Amino acid sequence: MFDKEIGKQLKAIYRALYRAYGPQHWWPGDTPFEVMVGAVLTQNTAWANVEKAMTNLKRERLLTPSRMFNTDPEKLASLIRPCGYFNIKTKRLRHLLSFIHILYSGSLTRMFSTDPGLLRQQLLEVNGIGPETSDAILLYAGEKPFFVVDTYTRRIFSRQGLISSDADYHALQGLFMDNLPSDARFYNEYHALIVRVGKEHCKKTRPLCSACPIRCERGPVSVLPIGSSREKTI
DNA sequence: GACCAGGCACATC
DNA sequence: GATGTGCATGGT
Repeated sequence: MFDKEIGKQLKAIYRALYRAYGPQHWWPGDTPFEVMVGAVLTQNTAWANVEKAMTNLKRERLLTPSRMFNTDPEKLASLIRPCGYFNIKTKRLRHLLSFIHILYSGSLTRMFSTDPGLLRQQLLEVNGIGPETSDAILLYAGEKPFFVVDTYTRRIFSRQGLISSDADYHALQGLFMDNLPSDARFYNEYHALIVRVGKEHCKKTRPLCSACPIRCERGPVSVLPIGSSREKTI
């Protein structure tokens, strides 16, 4: 539900992250299809390992829907091996590819011309595409305004006291989408910044992060202005 | 050697 | 509906 104060806090956190890190230029990928493949391969996996798999796929020139769809599954699995879960991810990629071919004749342009809410429902019906992967595809491949929620988002914003640590995906997504303007470029940058600060400061078992620009251990939205030692609450 | 990383589906209770 | 488990490689 819309809450002006929560909106202000979310914007203050965004500003603090952007001041600290600047633009993140997400998603790392040259084409919408590459972004979609990356979204599946990164499931519960460090991005560095996904890059190794993507390098293999590029070398074999398989980063188009039709070429990947026509590739022997065993070959595909061997190429994506470095990113882990390679058997299950091969199946998930093939489910996604079947979906694209059957419903959209293999055309991502056609796919992303569909009503975004409907497309989201369709993607969620694809086996292996859950809410985060679906929203990552919509936002980063399709430039549709869906906020992407991941483990860092839950960890950081529950530590900030803005949401319960056991809130479900849609409650977390609503925190952002109900209280911030619906803007794909803004959501893009915000999520990328969350991952950036998450990787650097918000480890699973880390309660101490004094250098973190949003300093979750201090509670809700207390940020330091750049170049000042004086604390300012926004 | 343990722990973790930009999830998801499925089994079981 | 809530909780537990399998999937797997590579970096720290």
